[in-house]
Order: sequence, then structure tokens, then C-alpha cells
Amino acid sequence: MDPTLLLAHIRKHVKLDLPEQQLLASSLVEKSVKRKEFVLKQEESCKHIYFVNSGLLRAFHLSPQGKDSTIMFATKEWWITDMYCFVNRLPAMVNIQAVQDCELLSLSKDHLDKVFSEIPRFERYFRILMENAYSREQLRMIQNLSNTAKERYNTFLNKYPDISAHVTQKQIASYLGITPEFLSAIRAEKD
Amino acid sequence: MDPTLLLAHIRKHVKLDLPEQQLLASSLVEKSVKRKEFVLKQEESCKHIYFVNSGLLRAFHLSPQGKDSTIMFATKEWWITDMYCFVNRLPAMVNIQAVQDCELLSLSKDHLDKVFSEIPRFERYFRILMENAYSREQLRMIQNLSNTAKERYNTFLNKYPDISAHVTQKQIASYLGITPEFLSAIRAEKD
DNA sequence: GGGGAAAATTAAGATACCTTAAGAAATACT
DNA sequence: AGTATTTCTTAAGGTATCTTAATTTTCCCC
Repeated sequence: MDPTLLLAHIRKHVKLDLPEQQLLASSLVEKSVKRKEFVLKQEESCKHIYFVNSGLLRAFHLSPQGKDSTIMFATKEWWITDMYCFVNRLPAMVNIQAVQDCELLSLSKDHLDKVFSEIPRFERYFRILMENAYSREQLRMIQNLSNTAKERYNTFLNKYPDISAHVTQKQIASYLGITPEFLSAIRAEKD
Repeated sequence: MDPTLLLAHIRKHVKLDLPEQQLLASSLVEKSVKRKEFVLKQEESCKHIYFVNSGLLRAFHLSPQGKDSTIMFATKEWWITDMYCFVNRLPAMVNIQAVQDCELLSLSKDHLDKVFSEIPRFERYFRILMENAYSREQLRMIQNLSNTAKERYNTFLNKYPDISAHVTQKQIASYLGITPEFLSAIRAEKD
């Protein structure tokens, strides 16, 4: 169990003393997942949140009609879960699947709540994460509502060059809310 | 300055003792806004977050081409600001305008940070708010990506009946990401 | 309560994006 | 390395949604 990367990430936002770091570390469980493996499947209960040490994951929703919508990608130093279902202890609405082999740190809801109570500064760290996550979603919403597919595609490439390089166009299309065929057409336009 | 409604709202999530309640109350400023008045305009600095005691507000973005996209509505017991710009002390990307006369409680970023430091349980309350806000945006994103405009309209009516009743269809259309003309067509369909 | 502005409706023509299907290219499996 | 599977591309025809504009309805303000 190597919490080095997580502790460094936390350190960017708050200071934890050594006992706090150790308590946190003792709540974490290492989890390796192979490419294509699922960390969470729709309808399952969602009891964990994951910190990505390495690799790349994709969270996506499958509609009753089978439409695949990508909610987010998570790469090194990101946290990922189905937040709505995690927080409210409901069955997942989202699948989380490894795009590449991953090393994760897993934290259960029960442990997280305990860590919040025992380490207020960790709760601050998490509050900041949630502010950022909310802000990011709001920004994405603005762009989805006001921009065309081509503009959204270019924004995505610029904003997440590392992710763009490692996921398929089908997955990018699913993130943008368009079909792979249409993304292909967009790319074919000589800008 | 009447923090009763806010304190009741906080009480649903965490317990504050009397001195904490008083400290919080002393950080708040009452603000009345009339219908159509702006609480925040795009490009202004966004230094406050607002709790709605009564009334109804709309946050929306205007694109360079003048397209109006509604980010959120806020009614009684909601907090509202341009979170991204508030947190990062950047110029606002969002306008916030009163749809009806409002009574607000205003909290500055500096006061909020102070309250976080002095009242850890308030930071917990806020962490929970941010989790919920993030979850809500994620849910909305799923629905925007996977549902048709008509489905989104029906979802909106069911989810926010009180809001639907008080905003124009033009504003609902802007929230759904469609034109008022198309919303009108959707409504005209029998069933 | 009447006049003026904004909102809602309707309709016709335009465009962004989808569906299907087939072939080509890339990637994975043995 | 060779085959199978998945991805990407292309193209034709279809649908959802937009634009414009004119008309009606609602609502706001004096």
C-alpha cells in the first residue's frame, strides 16, 4: 500500500500531520485492475471511491436503449466513483471500467466517514475536491449547452490532451454526446 | 438579519452550538433584490455566495454570439453563486438575476473561509452541499447526453414543479438547451 | 384599466446530427 | 504471424432541432 501520490496530492491543499497520514493510509486498500475490467457496474451497490495511482478509467452510463454516455475519465491523481449513489447509498447508475491497466487506492464510504470525523483537514481537502468537481461539471454544462459538437471536440482535445491520446474516438464521441460517425465527419472537415 | 431558515437547513445535516450559530450569523449580510435585478453580472468579480430566504433566481451564461444558457435556478433554501469563479477568485462567467423579488443572505469568500476555519461542522455542511451539487450536475449531464428534449422537459417538470410554475418557457428552454420555438412544438404534441 | 413590451405559438425552410450499412484500418487474441 | 474483433471512415437518407418571421397571447407598467 503506497499512499505517496495521494499524500502529495493532499499536501497541495491541506497539511496533515504524521498520525493523520497514517490513519488515512490504514483506511486505504490497494486495488489493481486490468484493462477492460470493471470497478463498478450499473445496479451494483457503490460502496467505494477510488484514487488513481496510475492508469486510466472511464465512467459511463448505459441507457435502457443501450446508449453509452461517458460521464468522466479519470487519470493519475483523480478520484472517481458514482458520487450520487456513493453518497446516498443507492445502486450505481454508472459503470466504471479500466481503459488501461490501473493501480487504485480504494476507500469505503464507512472509512471515509470515519476519516472525515477524525481528520477535519481531510474533510477540508474533500470539500475543495467537491467544489472543483462541481465547478468543472458546471463549466462542462455551459459548454454543452452553448457550443457545437466541433467546438466541444476542440475544447476536449485542448483541455485533456493526455486523455485524448489514450482513449478511442468512440469514447470521446460518447463523452461529447455525439455518435462516432459524426465525430469522424467533424475530424474529416479541414477546419 | 434573520438566519432562521438557514440554521434550520444546516440543522438537517450537522449540529451547530449557539456560539457557532452566532458567529455564522454575524458573517451574513441581508440583501433584497427586486425582480429582474442582477446579483452578479458576467465579467464582474464574484466575491459572494447567496442563500435564498425567499424568491427565485436564475443563473445563466451568455455566449459571445448572445446565446442564453441557464445553468441553474435557485429557490428557497438553495445556495447560489458562480462557484468556479467564486472559488478561484476569477471574473464571473455567469449572470445571476432575480426572477422574482428575493430575500437573500450574502456571505463573502473571506467570511466563508473564516467560518470554515472556526466551525469545522460548517465545513462539513458545505462539503455535503458540494457533494450534492456535484451529484446533481452529473445526473443532469447523464440526462442531457442520453435523453431527447421532450424527455428532458418532462423530467424537469417532475423534478422542479415549483420552479416550472414560476419561470417562463423561454427560461425553461434555455435550461434544457433548446429554443423556445422548439419547446413550444414539444408542448403542442398531444400526449 | 389601457398601451406597450415580452412571451408563446405556428409554420416553412435550413442545418446539425443520427441511422444504417459497408468497407478499410487498426488492434487484440492464439 | 494470421485471424478475429473492434474501431474508424464514408456516404446516403432520415430526424431532431434551429432560424426566421408573422401572429396571437400574456403580462407588466403607468
